[in-house]
Amino acid sequence: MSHPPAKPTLRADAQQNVTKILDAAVACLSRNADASVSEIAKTAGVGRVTLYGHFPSRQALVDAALTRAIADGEHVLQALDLTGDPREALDALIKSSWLLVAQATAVLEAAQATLAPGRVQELHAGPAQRVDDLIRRGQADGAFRADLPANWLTSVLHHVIHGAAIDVAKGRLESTDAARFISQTILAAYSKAGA
Amino acid sequence: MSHPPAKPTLRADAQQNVTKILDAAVACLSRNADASVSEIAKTAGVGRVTLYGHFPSRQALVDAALTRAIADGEHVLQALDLTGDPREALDALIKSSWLLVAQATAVLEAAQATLAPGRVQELHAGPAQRVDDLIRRGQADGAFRADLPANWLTSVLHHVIHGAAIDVAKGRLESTDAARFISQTILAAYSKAGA
DNA sequence: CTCAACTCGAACAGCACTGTTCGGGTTATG
DNA sequence: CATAACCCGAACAGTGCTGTTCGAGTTGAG
Repeated sequence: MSHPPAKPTLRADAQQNVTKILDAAVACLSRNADASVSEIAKTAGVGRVTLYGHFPSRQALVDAALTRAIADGEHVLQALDLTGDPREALDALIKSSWLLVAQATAVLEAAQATLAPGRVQELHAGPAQRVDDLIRRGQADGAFRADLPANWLTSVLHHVIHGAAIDVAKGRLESTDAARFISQTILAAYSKAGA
Repeated sequence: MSHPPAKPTLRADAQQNVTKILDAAVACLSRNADASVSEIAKTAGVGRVTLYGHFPSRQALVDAALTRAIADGEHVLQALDLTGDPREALDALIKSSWLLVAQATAVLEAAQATLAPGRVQELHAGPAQRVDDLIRRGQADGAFRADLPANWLTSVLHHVIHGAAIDVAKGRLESTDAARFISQTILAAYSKAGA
C-alpha cells in the first residue's frame, strides 16, 4: 500500500494542478464544446505548456475530463436509493443531480466531436444504464406509460435536462426553479394517457 | 416594374446556383454547426470561389441560410389553422412541420456561434411568437397546465423536437415514429396534473 | 541546503480555414 | 455568333489552434 508501483515521482503540488485543469476543462467544455487548450489552461490558472506536461494531447484531456464528469455523476447516482416508487425515485434523482447530469451531458457532447464514438459509448454506458433500468422498471410496474419505448423516454429526459441547463446558462430560467420544472414536466410526460 | 433597379445583370443560371448553395448550407449547418465553407461548396457541387462570389463572407452565408430556414418554417406555420382546440392544433403543428422546425433550430444553433445575438433573436422572433401564442392560449383555455410558465413549455417543445432530430440522425429513432412520439410526449407533458 | 521535480513564457513548425487574386474556360442571352 | 456574365482550380497571405522545444525561474521533498 505504501508503495504505489508505477509512479516513481509525483509531487503533491503537481497532482493538485491536474485537478485544477480537469475542473477548468469540465467547466469550459460544458459551456463551449470546442474550447481551445489555451482557454482551458487560462481558466485553470496554469500555463499551456504545463497542461501539455500532464496530458499529451487535447484528445487525452477531453477524455479525462469526460471520465471525471461521468464519474462524478455516477457517484451521486450510486448514493441514491432507486428501489422505491419509480415516480418518487425519478423525482429524487432529478432534484439531487440534474445539474451534474447536465454538466456531464454537455461535456459528453463536446467529447463526441473529438473522441472515437466507441470510447464515448463506453464511458457513458454505466450511468445511462442505471437510469434506463429505473424507467423500464417503472413501465413494468405500471407507474410509467408503456405506449412509448423506454429509450425514447430516457432520450426525452436527457434532452429536457440539457435544455434546462442551456436555459439557465442563458438567463431564461432561474436555477432554483429548474429542478421543479424538470421533475413536473417529466413525470407528466411519463404518466399513462388514460390516468 | 420591368426594370428592377439595383440589379443590372443577374443571369438565370446564377440564381439557381445561389439556391443550391443555400440548400447545401442548411443541410451542412444543421448536421455540423461549424461546417467549413469548402464543405458547403462541395456539397452544393460548386467551387469555393463561386460561393464567395455570391456571399461576401461566411457570416453572410450563415445569415442567409438561417433566414431561409426560418422563412421555410414560417411558411408552413402560416398554412396551418391554429384557431381550434389547442391540443389538436399543437398535434397538427408537430406532425406537419417538426422536421422543418428541427432543421431551422439546428441552423439557428449554428448561427448562434458566429452571428450577433441580436440578429439571431430578430430572425427567430416571428415563428417563435406564433408557437408561444398557441401555448398561452391553451393555458388560458384550460387545455394546458398553467402551473408551469409558458416559456418553459415552449422551451421543452423545442428541446424535445431538437432531441428527436438528433436521435433520428444517429439512427436511434425511426423518422416515421418521430412525429407520433413527440406529439404524445408533449401533449402528456402539457396536460393538467389532476386530469 | 540541495536537487530534482515542476512551472512558465517565448517562440517554432505544421495544419486547417478564411478571404482574395489571377487566368483561362463555359454558357446564357441578345 | 459574339459578348458579357459566370464558373472554377490554383495559389497566395493572414489568422488561430495544436503540439513541441528551449531556457530560465520556482518550489516541494529529503
